[in-house]
Amino acid sequence: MSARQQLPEACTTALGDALQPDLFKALCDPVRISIVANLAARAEAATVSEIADCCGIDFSGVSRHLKILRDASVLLSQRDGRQVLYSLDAGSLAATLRGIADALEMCEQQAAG
Amino acid sequence: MSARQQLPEACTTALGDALQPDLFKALCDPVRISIVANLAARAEAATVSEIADCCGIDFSGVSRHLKILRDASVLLSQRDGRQVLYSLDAGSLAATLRGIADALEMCEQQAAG
DNA sequence: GATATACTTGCATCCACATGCAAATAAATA
DNA sequence: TATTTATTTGCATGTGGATGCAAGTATATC
Repeated sequence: MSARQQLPEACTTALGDALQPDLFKALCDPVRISIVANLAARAEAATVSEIADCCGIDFSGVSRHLKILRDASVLLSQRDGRQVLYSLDAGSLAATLRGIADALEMCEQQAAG
Repeated sequence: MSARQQLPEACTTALGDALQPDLFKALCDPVRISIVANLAARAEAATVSEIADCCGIDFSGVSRHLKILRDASVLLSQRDGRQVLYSLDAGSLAATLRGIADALEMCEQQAAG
């Protein structure tokens, strides 16, 4: 079996690793999108209550959204006394998205070549 | 009002434009993820029936998934006689993802600076 | 220790969506 | 035109997820 024949499979597995469903699930809700955009515009981390002010839903729901985003490695959290500070890991998310873009184009080239 | 003060708003709007909910909604389903990965591994477009063979669900459901992905500009479709050929617009999707990554890092820099 | 503040979690409800089956549409062929 | 093939769409069902309220947990202050 030549390396050439293995390329398609290597491609799909690379894409399969890159296309993590949890990431897209985390980003497919409009409230979570607005949370990400809001945190991206801040220089510092924000508390749950601060973030909830911009969402229009109960803060308990915001807390759940923040957990989903944190579990998907989109946000970082850190307890500070009574409050919990959430911040956007912009660099990590950007790198993940670029990794998907790279995998897509790698597949395209391998499939065509 | 200085340009410096407008930066945060410009940032959020740039991100708001980049973070299209429809794109993430389209990619948050595991069947649609597998469709994208499958099409990425092919050199040519595929019919609905061909794609359905890899999904494990009824072809009518696959047809709906393909429509969702096409509406989100992830796939291109073209009728060829009785069949409809779907193909992945890998370059476009990669560019969109890189655009989000760029907007994220631009926001981060503006918020910090 | 008691109280207040900040957040998380349990519970019930509601809505969006994925799915399968069947019918409808589009297009080629007999 | 009738029939077959390929895809789409209508309909009903089931499931997952978002939401609000209330209760529970964690931390600080009195």
